[in-house]
Amino acid sequence: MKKQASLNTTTSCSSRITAIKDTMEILSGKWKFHIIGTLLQSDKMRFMDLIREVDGIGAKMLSKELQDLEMNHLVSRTVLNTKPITVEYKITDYGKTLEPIINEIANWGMEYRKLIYKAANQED
Amino acid sequence: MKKQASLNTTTSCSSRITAIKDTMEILSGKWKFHIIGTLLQSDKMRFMDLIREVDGIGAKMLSKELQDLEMNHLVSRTVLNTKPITVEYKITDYGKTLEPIINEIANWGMEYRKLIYKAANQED
DNA sequence: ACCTATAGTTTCCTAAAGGGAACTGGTTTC
DNA sequence: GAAACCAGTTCCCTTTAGGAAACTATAGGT
Repeated sequence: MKKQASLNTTTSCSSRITAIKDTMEILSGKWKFHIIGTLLQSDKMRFMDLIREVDGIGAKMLSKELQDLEMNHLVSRTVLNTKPITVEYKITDYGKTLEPIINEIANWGMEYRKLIYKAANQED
Repeated sequence: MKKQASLNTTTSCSSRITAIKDTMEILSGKWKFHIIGTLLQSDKMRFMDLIREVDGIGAKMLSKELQDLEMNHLVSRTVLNTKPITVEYKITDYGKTLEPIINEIANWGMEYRKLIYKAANQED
């Protein structure tokens, strides 16, 4: 008789797995956290501001990532009727609910650095 | 005069950005969360158990992801001296510190589903 | 006239991620 | 002796992600 999966087949489990997949897909790619993190700090930003703040990103990537975020209602996009056209990007209230996740991830990463540093020193 | 970045250039900010990059690199790929989540539930698992529990993963990917996780001290690997060789994978204490992150991500994803569902019903 | 700025899009390319299938090599079971 | 189970590895292939450079069109500055 073949062995079968048992742990991850309960409904509570598979909905958890789906939830994680959903979240990670929404936040997928090299730049999403970076962009959201930047918008969380500053409330309003224009396209060119983001190009300058998000270190290393190019116009194509920024444009694409912002479209993704807008589609998922995490970021709002407002075209202003100014002389050279300007566009305002803001994080939505919904987008702000990501802050706890981002904080957890940032904190974990900082603890990680500390541990690596400690381990490296103990080896000497 | 050229405009310059200002927000993300403070030291506290750039170390936060680095921390997020670190964490996401350690947890990168399609399967890491899935594997860690499974190991968090069950403490000890063998290679073939994981193949069965982590839905859709192949031997090559599982092997590679487990090596990554072991390198980062999130998972331990113990070869048992049994007749057909068996290997025991366990999450480390350090790996368990990821639980809050995973919980946040899972919870956010479940709230997301609820909102999408609500929005879809209101449109009718 | 020419440079800069605005917000992108388009084209073309490379690098990285992911996956299927076969294979290793040992052991146990039928 | 053939088949199956364990824990992988190797080879080859496809798909996706990411990025650089050029280009759209409009307007203000020097």
